[in-house]
Amino acid sequence: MGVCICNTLRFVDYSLCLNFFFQFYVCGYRLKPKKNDQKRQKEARFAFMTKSEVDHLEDGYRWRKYGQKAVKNSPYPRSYYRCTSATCGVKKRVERSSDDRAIVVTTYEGKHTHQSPVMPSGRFSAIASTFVVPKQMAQSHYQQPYYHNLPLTTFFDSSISPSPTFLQERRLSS
DNA sequence: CGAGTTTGACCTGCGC
DNA sequence: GCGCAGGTCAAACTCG
Ligand SMILES: [Zn+2]
Repeated sequence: MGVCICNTLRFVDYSLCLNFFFQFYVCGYRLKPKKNDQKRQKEARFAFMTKSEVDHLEDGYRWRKYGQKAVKNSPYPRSYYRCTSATCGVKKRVERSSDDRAIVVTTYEGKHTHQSPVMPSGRFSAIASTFVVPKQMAQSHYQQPYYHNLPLTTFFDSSISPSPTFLQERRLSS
């Protein structure tokens, strides 16, 4: 399981980590469709686990909720969202983990056909461009702090399996 | 009124 | 076929 640790969990941190894993999973090599698996030509998807008390995490895109279902063996429901952009059919679902109520699992499905409405300008884009370095992503067991000019320290372990990636919030005592 | 949410009904694949 | 579980639709509703 890949691990990404943030000291604080603000919008920038969350969307950066998200962007990062999006690049890794959806734009990266993981997307090799098998030959006789044409039935499973589903959209690329990846999961993201976040330790958070809030259910709805800001990720830079706008979402319209289109459903909610109870999850089997879990006291918490799962919510279904679609990207509000007309031409973009990206979906995500959000649910709280049944074992650990502190953790929110977000699963993204598909590729945005457009830029994030809040990312493209200002300091965010500058940060994002340093953050996304595909070559280094491909390395295994990248143990060094990946980026630490921000008030956060982001590690990752790229022995990432299809299992959810774990983004953990760790508050600074300040 | 527009944009987004709520919520029960509906659909579909799968195992029995 | 039946029932369940996951996923989606859409009418009603809320709120600015
Ligand atoms: Zn989109």
